[in-house]
Amino acid sequence: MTTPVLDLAFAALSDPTRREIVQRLAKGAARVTDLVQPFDMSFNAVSKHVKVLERAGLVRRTRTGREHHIALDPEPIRRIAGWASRYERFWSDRLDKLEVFLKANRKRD
Amino acid sequence: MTTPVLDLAFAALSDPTRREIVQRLAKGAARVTDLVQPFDMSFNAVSKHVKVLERAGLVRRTRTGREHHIALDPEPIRRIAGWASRYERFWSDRLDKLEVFLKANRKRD
DNA sequence: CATATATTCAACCTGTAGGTTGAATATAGC
DNA sequence: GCTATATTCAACCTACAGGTTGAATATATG
Repeated sequence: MTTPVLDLAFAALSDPTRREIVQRLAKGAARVTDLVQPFDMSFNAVSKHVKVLERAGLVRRTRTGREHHIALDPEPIRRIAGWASRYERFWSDRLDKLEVFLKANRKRD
Repeated sequence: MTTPVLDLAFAALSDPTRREIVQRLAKGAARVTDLVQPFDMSFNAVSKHVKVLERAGLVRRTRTGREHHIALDPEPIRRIAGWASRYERFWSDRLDKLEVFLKANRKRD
């Protein structure tokens, strides 16, 4: 029941619509209404997506009157990058790839 | 219906069990049976998790007899890191954070 | 050959994800 | 004050996720 940061962040970003929203917000904050435009989907659907992003901490909301301004909070993305960087050592490191492969087959010798 | 690389990779990694499996595989390939050990869950459940990782391209399977050797393929993680790095500019860059915040409020002036 | 081991496949269950529609709520503007 | 705008809330639907159990399948081993 912990559903920690990475769980929520990864899950939120697994949806292409939400990644597109994040990308859009990188260019500056926007109202929910502004975010709807590029999508072939109801306002409510986008509103829900924003809520998911908010729950994951990827987005901050500030209310001014009836308008909600949605701003990117890149911290969870940073966490993801941190998590991923543990595997940098493996990326296209052909020696390491070979090693992993050999280790798999060595067991049978 | 495209369900491209990032969709599947992010979704696969949103589950803590699967991230743990990935971490385990970073130390070397393993059979499905070997992967079950740390988890309080049926063999079949773990087998399913492995299948999800495989479908996401995070894992490669080589059959030798009745044993399946599961090896990490870090390429999708690299893709995620690449995606995340677009936002490096924002990470704890307080000037940028301020800018985003101001842009949100400027609209109302 | 008979049995133990490694694995998937298939059916099932419960919960949640992503979408819809139809209110309800609150603020803005004439 | 009335109407338009920005937004959430609530109910609903369908599909899929993550787990279970019980076969089925294929390879090792005495």
